[in-house]
Amino acid sequence: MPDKSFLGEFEQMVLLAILQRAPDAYGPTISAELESTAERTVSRGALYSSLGRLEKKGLLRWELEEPTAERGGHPRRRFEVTHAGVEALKASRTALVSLWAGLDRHLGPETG
Amino acid sequence: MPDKSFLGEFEQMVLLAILQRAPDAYGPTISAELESTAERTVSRGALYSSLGRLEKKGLLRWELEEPTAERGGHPRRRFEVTHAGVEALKASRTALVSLWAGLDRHLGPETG
DNA sequence: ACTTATTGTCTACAAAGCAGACACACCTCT
DNA sequence: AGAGGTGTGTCTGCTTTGTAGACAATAAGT
Repeated sequence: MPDKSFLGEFEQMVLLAILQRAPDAYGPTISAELESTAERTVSRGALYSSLGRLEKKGLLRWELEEPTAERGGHPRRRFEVTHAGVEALKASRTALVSLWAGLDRHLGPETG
Repeated sequence: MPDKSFLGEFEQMVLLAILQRAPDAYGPTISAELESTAERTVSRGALYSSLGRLEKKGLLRWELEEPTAERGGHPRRRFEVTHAGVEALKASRTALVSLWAGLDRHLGPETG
């Protein structure tokens, strides 16, 4: 097996946040998920550029919602992780879990 | 808590590989660990530049070994993760574990 | 001596991460 | 109906990470 390019650290979290919020994954909710769950500040620039790259790689897709016009009035983009995205996520997790194995002495139990 | 800068994806794996191989963590063994456990190809350039950055951030330290002169004849650098490095690793793991929570339906059980 | 093996350094570039300014449509207020 | 406010998303430009591959130095084997 040659090597499939790995997900960046932030890319991985973005994909995970989409899965967590599905089917309500829009820019702002993804951002909120990251800030609450991962305790990480996210600027719009950082988020959307990552989202763009992920789409280009086929790991996510999105569709424009009806112009519900209820919040800003703007149609929102609903994001969704593709099958390839889920596979990439699995590969990353597998690698990390293997590397963590046996290190509880240093890292403590899972809940950190 | 403001936000501490996160570890890059590769940086995290390098640190973990050092912990796994300790106290025999030298360039080549770290590389081997990454290739076998994470199934990831590593070039020397990639590895050493990451190692250098990690040192600059205080997440690892190293010492030159006695010129044992047995393998290339060159003294080797033995790497060690610092306390700050371990803390960074814990923070990354905690964030990821929280984000994975409840997604078994998509990602399958831990062993991938 | 010349070749090969082992470890590490250097240079130069590509990809990912990031902040903040900008745009725009709708809403509310007056 | 014009002014200001709010909730999306876009764009530009820069910094940090990730990557490959050529190069250097030293010792061993021939």
